[in-house]
Amino acid sequence: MVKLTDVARAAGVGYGTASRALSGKGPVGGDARTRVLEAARSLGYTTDATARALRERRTRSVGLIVPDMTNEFYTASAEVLQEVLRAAGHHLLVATTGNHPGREQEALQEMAARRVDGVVHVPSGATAIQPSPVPVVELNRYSGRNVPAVVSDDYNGVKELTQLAIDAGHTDIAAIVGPDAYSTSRDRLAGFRAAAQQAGFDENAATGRRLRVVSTDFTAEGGARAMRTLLADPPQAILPLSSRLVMGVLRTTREAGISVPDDLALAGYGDPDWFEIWGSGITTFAPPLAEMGAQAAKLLLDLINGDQPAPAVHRIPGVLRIRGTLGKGTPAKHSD
Amino acid sequence: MVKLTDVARAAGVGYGTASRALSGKGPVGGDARTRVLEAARSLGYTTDATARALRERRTRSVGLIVPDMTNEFYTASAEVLQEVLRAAGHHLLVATTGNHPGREQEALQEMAARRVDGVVHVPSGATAIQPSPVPVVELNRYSGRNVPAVVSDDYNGVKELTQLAIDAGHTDIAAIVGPDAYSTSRDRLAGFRAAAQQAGFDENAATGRRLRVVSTDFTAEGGARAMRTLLADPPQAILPLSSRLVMGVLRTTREAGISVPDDLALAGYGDPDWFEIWGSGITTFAPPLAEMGAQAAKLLLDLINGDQPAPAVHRIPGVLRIRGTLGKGTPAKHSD
DNA sequence: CTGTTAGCGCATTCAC
DNA sequence: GTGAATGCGCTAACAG
Repeated sequence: MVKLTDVARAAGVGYGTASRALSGKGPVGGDARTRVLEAARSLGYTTDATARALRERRTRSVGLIVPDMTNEFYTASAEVLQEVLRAAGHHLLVATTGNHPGREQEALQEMAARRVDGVVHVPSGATAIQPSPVPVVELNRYSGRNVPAVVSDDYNGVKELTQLAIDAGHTDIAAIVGPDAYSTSRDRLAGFRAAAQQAGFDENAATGRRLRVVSTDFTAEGGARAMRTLLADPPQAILPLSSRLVMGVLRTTREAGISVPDDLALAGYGDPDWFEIWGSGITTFAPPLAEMGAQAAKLLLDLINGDQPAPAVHRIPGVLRIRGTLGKGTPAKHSD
Repeated sequence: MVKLTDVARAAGVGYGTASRALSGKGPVGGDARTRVLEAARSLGYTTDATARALRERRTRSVGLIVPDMTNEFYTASAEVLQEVLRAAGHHLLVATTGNHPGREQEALQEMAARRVDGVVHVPSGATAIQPSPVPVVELNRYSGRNVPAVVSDDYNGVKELTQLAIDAGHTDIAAIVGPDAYSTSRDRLAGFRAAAQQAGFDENAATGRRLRVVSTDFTAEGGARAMRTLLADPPQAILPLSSRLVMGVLRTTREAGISVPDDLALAGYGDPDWFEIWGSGITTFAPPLAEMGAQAAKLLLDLINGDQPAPAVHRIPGVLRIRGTLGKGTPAKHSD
C-alpha cells in the first residue's frame, strides 16, 4: 500500500508539504502542489482512513441501527439517508437488531468503539438504553430518551384514514396494531381512537357504532393471527396498521375465502409497491419515508457539526392514498 | 474517552500487561488479569477500533456494495450476510451505487481507503472495474472478473419455470428480461430459450409454437412499458423475469383491464411476500437469497483468512413456487 | 512557504 | 510473567 512518504519522495517534497497539498489545507507553493498531486495520482495513492481517523479523532462514518434490512419501512428511509450522508462525505456502518434490546445495546457500543461520528437509530422500545457518547438521532420510532427523533405523523395520518373508513359508511371497525412498547403502535392507535370516538364509535359496543382494537406482533404472522380471531365476529372494516399486518390480514382472508372489499373493507398503513396493484388497490396512509430519512440525516449532520437542536420529536406528515379496498362508499377525494 | 493507560493505572499494572489481559493474547498472571478486567469494566473501557485497526492492519469490517437498499432481491441476501459476518466479528460498511458504474468504482475505492478486510459486491455489469487490493466476492451477479461469485442458478430455474408454462398448454409465450449487461439477464434468458426451443418453440414464428423476448430496464416502469408494447399482439403467457418486472407487467394489465390468469397467464421470478397473496398467487421461481448471502459471507471469510478458493461462479439452486397465475392447465406439482 | 517533529491509542517485540 | 519502547500512517503545530 503506497503511503504519504512515498508520494512525498516521488514529488521531491517534504512529508508535511505532501499532506497539505493533498488535503488542500495549509499553504503550499503552486508548483509543489501540482507535483504532489501528480505523484499521488500516478502512484495510486489514497489516504489511509484508519490512520486519518486516529489522528483526526473522527471517522467520517455514521452508524445505522435498524431492526432488519428487509423491511421497506426502514430501507426506504435508509436509502435517502445514505444518499444525504454520502454527499456530506460520511459513510454508513449498518447493524441490525431484530428488535432485540440486547443486540441493540451491543450495536450501540460497537458503533461507539468504532468511533462513528454519529448514529441513526430505530429504537426497539422504551427500554433503558445507556446514553451514548456519540450524537444520536432516532428514526421512525422514538424511545423517550432525550434525543431528537424524526417520525411520521401517524396520529393525524391514521386519524384521517379512519375518518375515511367512517365516511365510507362502515359502522363496525376494527384496528390491528403492534406492541404497545413501540411509539408507532401508540401513535397510530391514538389516531384511530380519536377519529372513531369523535364519530360516536364505542369500544366493544354490542350494537351501534362499534370499534375494536387487537394488539399483536408487527409481523405478517401476527396480522394473520389477529384476523383469524376477528373472524369469529367479523367487523365491516379492518385497519391493519402496518404493511406487514396488511400482509397477514390478506393471507387470512384469502384462506377463509373472504373477499376484500366485497365482504370486508380494508384500509392499511404504509405503501409498498404492491399496494397499488393488489385487487382494486389498497387504500392506505403512506408515511413520508424518504423525507424522514433526509431529515434524520440533516439533523445528525447538524449534531455532528456541534449544533445543539432541542431534542424533540419531529413529526412529518404523510399522505392518504385512496384506492379501492374501502368499498363503494369511498369518496373520490378526501384529503388535499 | 477512557483508554488503555487509564485502565493500566487503575489496575496497578503496566501498559502492555493491560493490553495482553484484555486481548487474551500473551501471558498474564491470573491475578493481574482479573484486576485489569475489573478495572476495564468499572471504567467502561472499550478498545478504540481506529487505533487498533491502524496497528493491526485490519479493521474487522467488510464492505457491501449494492445497487440500492430498497430491493428485496439484495436485502434478503444482505440480511443473512450481515448475520454471518457479525458472528465472525466483522461489521458492515454499506454503499449503494444505483447501478451506476462510476459510483461503483468510487465505492470500491472508498472501501479500500477505509481498509475494509473484504468486499461483497453486486456488480453493475461487465464494465472494466479496477482490480481491488482487498478480497472481493461477487453476489447475485458476476462481472466476469477473476473473483469468486455466488449467484442463483437462474438458468435451470427459469428453464423449469418455462417448462411449467409449456406444460400448462400455452403455445405463445413471451419473456421480459433486463439489460444484457447483467449476468442475471443473460442466464435467465438462456434458461427460457433452452426450454422453449427444446419444446419446438420458434423465435418470432408467425404461427405454431411461438416464443418472444423483450428486453428492457430491470424496473417496474421498464416492465410496464414492455408489456404495453406486447399488447399490440398479446401472448398467451408472459414471463417477466424479475420481481420488479412482474410489478410493472401487473400495472399495465390492470390499466388495460386484462385479467391474469384468465386473459393472460403469467409466471414470474423472485418471491417477495406479496406474490403469495396477489390474485390466485403468482407462480414463480424463487432464488435462494438467504443461502446466497450466507455462502458469500463464508467465501469472503475464507478469502480473508488467506485461503485461495478457485475463482468460480457458485450457482445455488432455487425452488419453483407453483401457484395460480399460470392458469388451469398447471400441474399440481412439477419440481421435486 | 516548507521540512521536521510529536503524538493520536494500540499491539507487539524486546529486555528484564 | 512483566514493563518499556517502537511504530502503524497520518495531521497539525512548530521552527526555519
